[in-house]
This record gives sequence, C-alpha cells and structure tokens, in this order.
Amino acid sequence: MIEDARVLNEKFIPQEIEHRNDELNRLSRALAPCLSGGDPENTVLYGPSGTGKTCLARYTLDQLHEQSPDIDTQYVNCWQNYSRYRVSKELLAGLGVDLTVNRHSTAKDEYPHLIEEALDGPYVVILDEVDQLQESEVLYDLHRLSQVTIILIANRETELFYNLDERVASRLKGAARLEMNKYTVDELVEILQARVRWGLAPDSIGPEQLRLISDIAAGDARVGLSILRTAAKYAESDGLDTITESVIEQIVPDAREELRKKNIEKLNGHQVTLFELLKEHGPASPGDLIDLYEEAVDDPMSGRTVRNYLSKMEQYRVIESVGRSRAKRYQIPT
DNA sequence: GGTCCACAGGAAAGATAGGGTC
DNA sequence: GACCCTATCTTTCCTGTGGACC
Repeated sequence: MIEDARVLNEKFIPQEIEHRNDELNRLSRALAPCLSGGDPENTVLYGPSGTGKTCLARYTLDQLHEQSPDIDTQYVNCWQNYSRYRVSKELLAGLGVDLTVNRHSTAKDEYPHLIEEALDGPYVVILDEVDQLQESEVLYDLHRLSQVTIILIANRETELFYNLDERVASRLKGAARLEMNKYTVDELVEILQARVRWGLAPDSIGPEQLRLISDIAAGDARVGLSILRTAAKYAESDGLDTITESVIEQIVPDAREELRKKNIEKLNGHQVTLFELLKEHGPASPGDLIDLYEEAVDDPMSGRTVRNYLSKMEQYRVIESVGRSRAKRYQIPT
C-alpha cells in the first residue's frame, strides 16, 4: 500500500504548497530582493502548530536557492538549539564552518564576527520555534549582519516579543508578519489527498475516510499526517487493500501516542521518571510531584531543577498544567 | 486587610567537562 | 601537565504573585 513513505513524513517538503498561496506570495516578495542585490525583509511567521509554517518557510528557501544557488540558506530549530552558542554553531555549519573545533576558545561575542567572515553573499536563515530561545542576543547578532535575513517561526506573536530583550524586540518590530490560521476540514482533505496521490497505492483510501481523518485532526496537518501514516502502516501490516473508517478509529490513539513518543525521546532520565510518576498517580501539584520524585530516585535533583524540568516538559507538550498558583496541577494530556 | 504558604522564575555562583595555550 | 577559557547544568537565594484562612 505504501509506495513512498517519505511523503507521509511531516518533514517532507512537497512540490506544491496547498492553501497557502497568499502567505507564499508575501514571503517570496519579502525575500525577493536577495535575488537582485536589494534589501530583503525579515519575516515573522506565527500560528498554531500544524498550520504549515515550517513547511512554507523551507519550501520558499528551497525555491530561492534553486533560483540563485549563490544564496546560502539554513534551518535551525531553536527547541534543540536554544543557546547563543548552539544557534551560532548551526549558522556557521550552514556556511561550512565547524565551530566545535574552537568551541572552548571562542568568546560568545566573537560568533557574529565569525559568521560575518564566513559570509559570501546573502544568507537566509529560518529560526523555528524561536520562542524557545534562552539567549535572544543571537537575534541581535543576526540583525546587525546586513547580509543575513531571518525568518522567525513561533506559535504566538505576543509570547515571542514578550520574551525578547527590549532592544531585540524593537529591532524586530519592523519585520513583516504572516499569521497562519488552522486549516479548514476541506483544506486538510485536499492536503492529505495530495500526499495519498504521491505516497500510497491508487484507491487505498477514499474521500470519506480522508474527511474523517481531517475532522479528527481539527485543522492540524501534523496530526492529520500522523493518523494517515499510522493507518497506512496498520492496513499494510494487516494485508488490507484499503484504509477503512474502522481502521482509522482504531489507530487514532496510536497516532497520538506516536506524536507524544517523539517528544518523550527528548527527555532526560529524571524527566522520564517524572512523566512515569504522573502517568501512575494522575494529576498532581508540583509539590506532591516533587515529593513522589524524591522518594522514587536515589539521587534526586533539587526542587528548583525539578520545576525547571516540569516547565520544559510542558513546553514539549509531554505534560500539561491546569489551574494557577496553589490550584496548579500537572497531568498527562488526553 | 493581614498573614501564611505554595509556586514561578530570575540572578548569581558553583561544579564539571573539555579544548587551547604555554 | 598546569592553567585558562568557555558552555552547560545545577543549586541556592531571593522576590513577586495569588489563593486560603483568620
């Protein structure tokens, strides 16, 4: 049934972007001056997860690079690369420079100079999940480099600017803004139809089943793709010719679990213990959770560190919190 | 309204690891 | 090998906030 598994992967960049024509045109226009030696605009893309922000940005950069191979581009995920050092390292890697060679003898203030030295023309970079950056100075560094154009991707615009250093925020206020809204059911059906055309055998899933997946995904293309991918794998392993509604309903919990597992893999041992405790004991206050954790492990981290862990786990969407202050409880998302 | 307590999170300092330099 | 420098992680201390209770 599965003819090209890559197509069903959320990281796959399609040949055409569906239902984002306006956003695509605006982003292309903002970057177009790169091609003529002009002054491109920095851009902020924001909107809920699964609305195609990353896909749109990467697609646009691929097109730009295709039109002019002299333009360097780089994608950096700030969730994994949250410090000034890590972002700079990725940006230098995009220019063919390995920062790890001099890692322990390079002052942070030297990073922008190293990037400037390595530049040989326009450099367009995507900073995905930029609201996860812990050291926003890197944005200040990049803003000062005239050859660098940045595309910032975040879930909420207000949170992005709220967390930024004042001087960085004021410099980015002039950047172009593109808001990406959730897909409608019809739009998501068409997006999934295209993936089915490219990646699955003909007639392996009908429009009614795709509509059911889109309904369940509630405008989130990432969830929709995960359900489609899991359903195709399930049907294939069971020797079925088509993905039926009962298959879809059966695998939805597995598809959601698959998405959660990807995030759990990013946790350290202490964080996994906290997750398991929460799964075992149900909703718990931070204080109770810390008590349980201290009983469960031989060499526990301090309460402050555990709070940092819980905060990070919430950002990973592995756990969620309800209530505030004393009424606050952590729980596993349903 | 005042007090207590739990919680969140910032700041500073300490510990550790590891590469560069002499 | 000793020392220096840097990144990263952790801990301690502290302040601010908000709910519960009197």
